[in-house]
Amino acid sequence: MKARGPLDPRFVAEVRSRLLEKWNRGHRDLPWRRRRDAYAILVAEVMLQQTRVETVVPYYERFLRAFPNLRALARAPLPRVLAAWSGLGYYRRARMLREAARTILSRHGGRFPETYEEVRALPGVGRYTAGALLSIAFGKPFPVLDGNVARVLSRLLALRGDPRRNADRLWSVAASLVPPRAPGEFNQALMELGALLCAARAPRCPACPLRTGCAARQGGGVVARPAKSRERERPVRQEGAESVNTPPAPPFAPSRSSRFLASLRGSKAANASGQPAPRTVRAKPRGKRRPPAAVPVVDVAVAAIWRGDEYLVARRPLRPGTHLPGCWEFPGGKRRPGESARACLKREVAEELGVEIAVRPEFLRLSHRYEDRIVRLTAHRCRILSGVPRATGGQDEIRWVAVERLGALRFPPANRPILERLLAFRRSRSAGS
DNA sequence: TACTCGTGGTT
DNA sequence: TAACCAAGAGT
Repeated sequence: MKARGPLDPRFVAEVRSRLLEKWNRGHRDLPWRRRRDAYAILVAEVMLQQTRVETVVPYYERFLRAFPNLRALARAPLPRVLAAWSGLGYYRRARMLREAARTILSRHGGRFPETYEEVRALPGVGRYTAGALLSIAFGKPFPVLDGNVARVLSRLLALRGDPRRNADRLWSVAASLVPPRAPGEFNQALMELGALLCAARAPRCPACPLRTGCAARQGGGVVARPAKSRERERPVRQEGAESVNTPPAPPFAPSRSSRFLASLRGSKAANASGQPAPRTVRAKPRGKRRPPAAVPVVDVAVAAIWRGDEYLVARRPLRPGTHLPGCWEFPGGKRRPGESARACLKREVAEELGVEIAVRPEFLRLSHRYEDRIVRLTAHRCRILSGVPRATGGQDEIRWVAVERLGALRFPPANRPILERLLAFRRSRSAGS
């Protein structure tokens, strides 16, 4: 192993103060940031593992309402915990979180452990979560290294290679950076920087408090970092191959102050050519063409929104003159030109039912020939993310209906295969368990 | 070490 | 559209 020298203390001090200053000027108001008790932080950190902040928020609030404290969670039957977790993914996390709560009750008498070894020993608590917990809930200077921090530090120090191989180095850098005071704020500031400014694809370098000390920015390899685990085989252009790595943000005049942090870090920061990189012009991959049809073809997206064993269906108005009056159907509608099925469903369901949904992968695609047109439909399973469905789009009525009773309702012919598929889901599920 | 676990969003 | 990515952990 190479003995890399420790970071310059002045560099460390500068990074700390700039990050904390930024944090104190303002940060996102997230529900778990409103409390400091270890239980709430633990729940948040586990939910946040490999899961976006925006996804976690509604689950977090519901979960804490259902299980407001350690005891409530430890005592809760596992199926209830899993139900509250349903839709978040990585369900092992839910089991381990409950197990951790039980461990704290049995092994620590209900008092949250405060040493690294004890916290780390809890089920589902790895190096990251232990560091987050100890720094945020208990104000202890342990580092965190998540995807955000790895990216920020890789860029800040212009590390080469796969961040996974650099993990040791990154952990040690993170450890040198955490300040003894306000380590929790510092760690969150570092992650928030990675989430909001030092983003993977479109970094907002001009707004970054560390920009003048960022080696990648001075070397021009910001978006190229961190390197991917496996370099893609890409046709390499003869000239200007490097230009691919140029940040998409407009080039900035090299600032006078950029020498400040760079000198502390000891970067040699070779001066990049002052020329803006030539833009790569890509041929548009468009050009799909549909064969001329005797009758119009209509693209339709259908949402099978489920809750337990029930699906949400709506009834078309009885008013004569409407197409298929009084027929039941799944929510959805016509796709607009160029609109993805996913976007279409989110839009249609918001309009028709006033709720926000998550669209899961397509489970059925078919076309149905009516007399006057051909309907091509794609069906997705969907879940409600927020809101309570109401008939806001002119339907006669909406209803949650158990799968096996769907058959009793009158559906348009094109929807029949959907019913069959949903019934098949149900059968395979009950047979599987 | 490298794989698996879920789901939603992004490009 | 397909691949990649997201406040990782366990095996």
